[in-house]
Amino acid sequence: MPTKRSGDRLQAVGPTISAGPLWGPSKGKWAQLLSDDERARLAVIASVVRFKKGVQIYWGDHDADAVFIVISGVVKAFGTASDGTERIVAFLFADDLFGLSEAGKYSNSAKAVTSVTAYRLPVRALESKLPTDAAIEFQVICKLCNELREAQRHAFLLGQHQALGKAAMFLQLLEQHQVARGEDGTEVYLPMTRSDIAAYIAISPEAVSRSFRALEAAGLIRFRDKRHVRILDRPGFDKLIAKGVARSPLRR
Amino acid sequence: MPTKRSGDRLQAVGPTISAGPLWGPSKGKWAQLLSDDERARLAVIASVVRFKKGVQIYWGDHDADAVFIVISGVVKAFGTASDGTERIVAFLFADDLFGLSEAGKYSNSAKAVTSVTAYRLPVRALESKLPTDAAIEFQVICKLCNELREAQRHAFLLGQHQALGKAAMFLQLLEQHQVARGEDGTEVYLPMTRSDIAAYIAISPEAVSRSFRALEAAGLIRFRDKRHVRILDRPGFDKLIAKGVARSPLRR
DNA sequence: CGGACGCTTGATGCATTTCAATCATAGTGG
DNA sequence: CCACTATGATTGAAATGCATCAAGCGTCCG
Repeated sequence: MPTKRSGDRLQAVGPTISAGPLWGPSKGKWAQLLSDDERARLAVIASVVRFKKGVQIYWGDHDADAVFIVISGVVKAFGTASDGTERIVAFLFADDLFGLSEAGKYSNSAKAVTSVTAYRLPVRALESKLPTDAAIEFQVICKLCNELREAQRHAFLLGQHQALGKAAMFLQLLEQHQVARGEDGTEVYLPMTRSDIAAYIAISPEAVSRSFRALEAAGLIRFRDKRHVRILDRPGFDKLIAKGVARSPLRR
Repeated sequence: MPTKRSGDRLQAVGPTISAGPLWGPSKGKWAQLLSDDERARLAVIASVVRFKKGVQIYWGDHDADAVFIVISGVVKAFGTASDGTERIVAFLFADDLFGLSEAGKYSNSAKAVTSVTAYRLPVRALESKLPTDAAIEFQVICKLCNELREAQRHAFLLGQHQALGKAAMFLQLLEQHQVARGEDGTEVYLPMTRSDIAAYIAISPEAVSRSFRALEAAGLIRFRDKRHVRILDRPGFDKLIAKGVARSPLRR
């Protein structure tokens, strides 16, 4: 099944993953890691799947029979607390890898935040192909390092105690993510709901609302609509994050 | 320089890394991933380094010229908040990999929590050797997946709002870590200070003290000394974590 | 047009941070 | 070997920011 992305990437057939360089100097943007040839080799075992918004893609602790690579849309990986609450451990965007398993079982659950298109790579095929392809393996290592750093940044955000600081850092995170992929840097796009944001930064949805409003009232940001923010006062914004990172809400 | 671990592993020369299986069934314990042959190949470019307790191993944003593999001791990877506070994103134990870089710079800082022995692998050597060795690469992928899951578990812990629940989950995490490596399962060992624990689970050191004390008062755990805990009431302990995972401290 | 869902806003209680002081521990030098 | 000191650990008391509950509002989709 010949799969093509719409628009600017018609010639790119087969999975793509992207990440910042591990060792070389950064050119600001992330690079596409796989060559046409490597993509083609992966395309042999990949199929394209679609998920409607809100649909669950896999369940934690269930048999992990495939790994996924996002083509378009946004996915959330989450664990479920005992009271049924979702706790989001990662958002996955285009060219991101997800569906990690442990001992053959998915280690978390995943849902489509928006409509999602993705490549599906059966584990059985990977098991045999991957260990023989050093070139692709190396790119996977780069990608995993990237996701590991992302997870650590998330943990760092969660260390923050002020709701305001968490919200601001979240916007910063999303913005960096978007400029790294060469998207429009003037405005930050929020594909997920306030509740998803809350579940990611570990505060209540109400606190998310209030924090965004407070940032807007302070003249630091400006919402064009519920899903698009612009950072108006960059120095003030950065300073707030710096100050907010302290554990103490107010130093007397 | 022929390096040998003391005691039970005299024959193991060269770096070792370990992780749970990705796809196969788990045997409970983690397996050592590298074969003798692969270890030997890595040993060619590796050197052994020692760090005294408390010494900083590398600084975030500085040139990343080497990756490390812990032989013995405990390392903490941390980011520094603007007020100088350390926020710990990971503890690294024997056979763990650390020193990840982004664009040639370390993405966090690292200090020795205890006295540490480690292999040092220069990036320059890895750059050329790694992409040509599919077997080792595959094991590195396994290890990275493992550390990624660990980071996600950490994020999940940080989502918890009750200090008591965080403390309990932290003990659980350490315990799982220790049984996975085949160490004594009857007692949990805490190699790090209370302040380090606080910086990892993002509460104040005082709250760590109070939480441990509360768990002890409830008869769930028992400290032999400041560094050794035994979990007395397993069902009660697990139930507390399950209940504590709810956002609300008490459901009315 | 209706209904569900997401978002916002307002008030109250409470857990945790913070500050401060004491206690324990380990490491050091006399 | 023991006093001494720096550091970590503990305990107590007060202040504050967030979770929670509740209700109103906007919006998207059926």
